[in-house]
Amino acid sequence: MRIYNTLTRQKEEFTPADGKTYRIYVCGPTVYNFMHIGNARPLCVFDTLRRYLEYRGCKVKFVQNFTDVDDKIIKKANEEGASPQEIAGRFIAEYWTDANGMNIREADVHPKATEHIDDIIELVQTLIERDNAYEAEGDVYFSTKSFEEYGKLSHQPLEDLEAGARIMVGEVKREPMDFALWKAAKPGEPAWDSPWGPGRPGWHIECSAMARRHLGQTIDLHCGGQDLIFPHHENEIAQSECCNGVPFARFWMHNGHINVDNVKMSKSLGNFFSVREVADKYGYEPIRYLMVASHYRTPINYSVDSIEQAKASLQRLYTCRENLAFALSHADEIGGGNWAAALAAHRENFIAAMEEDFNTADALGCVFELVREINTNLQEASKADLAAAATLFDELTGVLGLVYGRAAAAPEDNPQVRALLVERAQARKEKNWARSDELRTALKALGFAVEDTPQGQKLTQL
RNA sequence: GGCGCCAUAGCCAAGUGGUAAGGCAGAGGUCUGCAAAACCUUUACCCCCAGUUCGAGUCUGGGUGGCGCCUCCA
Repeated sequence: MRIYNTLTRQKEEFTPADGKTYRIYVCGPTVYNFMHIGNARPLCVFDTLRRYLEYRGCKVKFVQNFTDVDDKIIKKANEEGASPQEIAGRFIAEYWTDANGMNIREADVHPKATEHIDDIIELVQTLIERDNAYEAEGDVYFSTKSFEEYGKLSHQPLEDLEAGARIMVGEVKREPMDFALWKAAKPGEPAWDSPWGPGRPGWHIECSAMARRHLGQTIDLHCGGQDLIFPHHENEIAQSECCNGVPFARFWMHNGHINVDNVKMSKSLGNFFSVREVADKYGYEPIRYLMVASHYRTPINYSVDSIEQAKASLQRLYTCRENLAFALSHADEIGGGNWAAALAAHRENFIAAMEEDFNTADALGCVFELVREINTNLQEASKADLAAAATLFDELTGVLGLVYGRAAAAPEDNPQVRALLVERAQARKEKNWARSDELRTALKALGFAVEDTPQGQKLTQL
């Protein structure tokens, strides 16, 4: 497939360096609070990328970290009178609730910063030995001037970046753009022993250390939100390449932001919606739908309207799948398979869309074209054709990670429901419409919608 | 100031120079005892002005409006 590489600003053919396994690192959350739907975008986008690569038969090693030591975690811990570890542990658990809700698969590895302190110290030490970093009063800073290529990801020369930079009061770094690799511990902060005294890692160095530990010195793809391009990813490149002497990541993908009223959603602006609050109201799946329904690099303007539309659109997919299952259970064995070619065309369209810079929006359109194809031919199709259609439907929606939110209930197992259905069938046979409608109301009270089809009554959980 | 991005129907959203995908909402119709679902029909001077081209939503230049990064941020 071709993807837009932030490093080269071009679409390039995306292949793994070793020809076998795609080694992918995604910047994960700093666990100090519930995630908002802006945080959810890279989760959904890159989970879908991984699903697609695997769908195409590729091997993927997928790593996503947790930043579990950080200023914000410490601050939150102090506010709540808890330890930073307690805060991190709590919000990692909350992360999983939301991630599972959005059908995000577990990565192959979820490394935590606090479990890689030795790796981090080793990396910092190497950088000092190579004159890429220096110690100052217990802090260690990376010297941006020591890396000629600094700025190559954000395509900004160092001088231009420096123009806007400023040194905060109390900082002891030499140049404005130098950044902390190691921070000396202040009283009451979590700290680890190091050659420079007790302290904790800077944010950027964690990812360099964890990526190297789990994926090697050169990874195939590094991804995250566009706001990480500078300084986070730029700094990762500087650290890793100075330390390892080889390119850090071959490809960089960055997802666009979620906006509210056209302005970037962020915790500092306070204009955010948490995944939890949206899910409580609309369910998790519409959130994922929203992420997949736009191209990953374009901004999404979040609104109540957009999430409601997502939910309504999803309903069309559910209905199609349920009608397919119903038709399948009532179809007879006879009939030949002459639907295969038409179905295969939908699969090809879907793949073509995904191959071109991971166009999930276009691919979703292909799924809806398949839906129409299915709906149109549902009544006449043979059992074999219906089965093939169901397989394709599950295949394509599965790649997008959609149509998971509705549990396959077995209402016929409920004796009360079954009795009502039997009675209603009899009433309908006698054309006793009043009784039929009464029973439909009774079923509705139990949480089921009943529809009448040429094949008989069709039950749907509400 | 530096580096970028965006502008397509009432709403959301694709679109690799060659008759404008798809979804939501709306209107009309078919089917149905009713309902639901489905299907059919219907809805776009592609922000403006020039230019290149046989042909431009798509390329170039200039506007207008909106946004992002350069400070923690997905």
